[in-house]
Amino acid sequence: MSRDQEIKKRGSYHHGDLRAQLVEATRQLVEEKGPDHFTVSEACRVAGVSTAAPYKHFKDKEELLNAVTLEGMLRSQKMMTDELAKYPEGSLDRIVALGRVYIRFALQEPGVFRLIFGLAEDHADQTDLVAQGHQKFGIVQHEVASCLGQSEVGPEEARRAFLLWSFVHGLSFLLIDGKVDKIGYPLDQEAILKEIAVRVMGDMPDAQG
Amino acid sequence: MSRDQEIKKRGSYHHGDLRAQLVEATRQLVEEKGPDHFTVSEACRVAGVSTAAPYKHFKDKEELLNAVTLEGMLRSQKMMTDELAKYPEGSLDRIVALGRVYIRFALQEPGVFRLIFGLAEDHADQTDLVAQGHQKFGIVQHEVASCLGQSEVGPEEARRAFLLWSFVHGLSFLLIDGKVDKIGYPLDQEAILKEIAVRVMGDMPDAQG
DNA sequence: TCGCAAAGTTAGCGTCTCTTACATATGTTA
DNA sequence: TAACATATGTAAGAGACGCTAACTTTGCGA
Repeated sequence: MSRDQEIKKRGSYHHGDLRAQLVEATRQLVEEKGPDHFTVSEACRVAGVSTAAPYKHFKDKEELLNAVTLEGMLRSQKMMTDELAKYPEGSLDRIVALGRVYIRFALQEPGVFRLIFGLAEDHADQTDLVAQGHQKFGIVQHEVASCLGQSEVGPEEARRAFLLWSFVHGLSFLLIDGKVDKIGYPLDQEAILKEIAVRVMGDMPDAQG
Repeated sequence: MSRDQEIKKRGSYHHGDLRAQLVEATRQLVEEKGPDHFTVSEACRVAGVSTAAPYKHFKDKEELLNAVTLEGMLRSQKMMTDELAKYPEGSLDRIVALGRVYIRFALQEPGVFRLIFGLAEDHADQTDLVAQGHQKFGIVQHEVASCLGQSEVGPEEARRAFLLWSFVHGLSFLLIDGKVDKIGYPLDQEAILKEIAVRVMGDMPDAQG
């Protein structure tokens, strides 16, 4: 019994839920081979359908990838909110937790992570993706405001949230690119996250140098 | 007179310097259409040669792209060292300058910037690219050590350099992805860079929240 | 039960990467 | 200066891929 037959609903001409299975196959392949080496044909092979089948569900390759991207964003956001629930409102631990989850997702699903950010040029006109990204950043802003004892997000809170985001975003990329090895010294991820949070949320130190 | 003839050495069967012209054509196309929409065929059209010609100079598409990547790294590094020369040794301004140039390059050549980092999986076995990346980070480490009054780079200096790198790296990506607009407030790039430098190079503030 | 819409298939077009075989220019050497 | 080796181009084509058109099967509602 081949892999095709395992996945495809046995004996039926129609497929069950091809759309979902294609998205899942795509996600797997993106992780296995990287977002830029993914082919629709191969996803078809995995799902056990002809190469024309996807086009009943997706306009083109990009739309299929965008579906994977959106699912990834939702997974990532769920991870964030789940993790947040473990810590008391307004604590610095919540900020650290957000960063930890952001990085965990990048390491768990580097392919999808790259899909979400690395190809972001293509997302500009995808309103659903843009909205999702905006919403996620809203969570960070809210946490920063809470942590600073503010009920609303003002310019100062937005700026600090953005600093945190930049930090963790860059750290994620450097981690999945394996650049961290090049530092020459071991790196304690949890300590780094804590340090970032403290440095960004704390008062400005005096300039030196 | 067609574009092909302008570029190709007029009247000659051989091409002058096809290798360099292909790299330049590739760079242009990567900027125009993004690294993932670049095709070798189109670079051939731009250079005015047959689609088989590149394979006399490059093993495959990836090797051509790697040449563009390496050139980009060298340009970026030159920008950094040039900018560094403007500020006194050991000053915080040098740290800020490094970040400014890093971001400037990302904004000037977002396609190549993505090539350098976004596809870094493929660079793992390209020793020249890896060495270049390592060297660039060495510059940052050296500056951090100078700024902290150290003559050698120890774990503390390496860690702070890495923090700075993460920050600026993330900021660059968010900028070229247009995510900055989503903050909802205007962003003073120069002020942000300065703030990052001070927060990372200064003493740790007390934790709050 | 009939007919239609949904969701598959097969066949095939155009483009892309890369290979093979061949043609042409250039420099060196006798 | 003739001839050859080498470098560098072309032409033709195999094989994969993205996508479309036209056909077929299936489930469902009138």
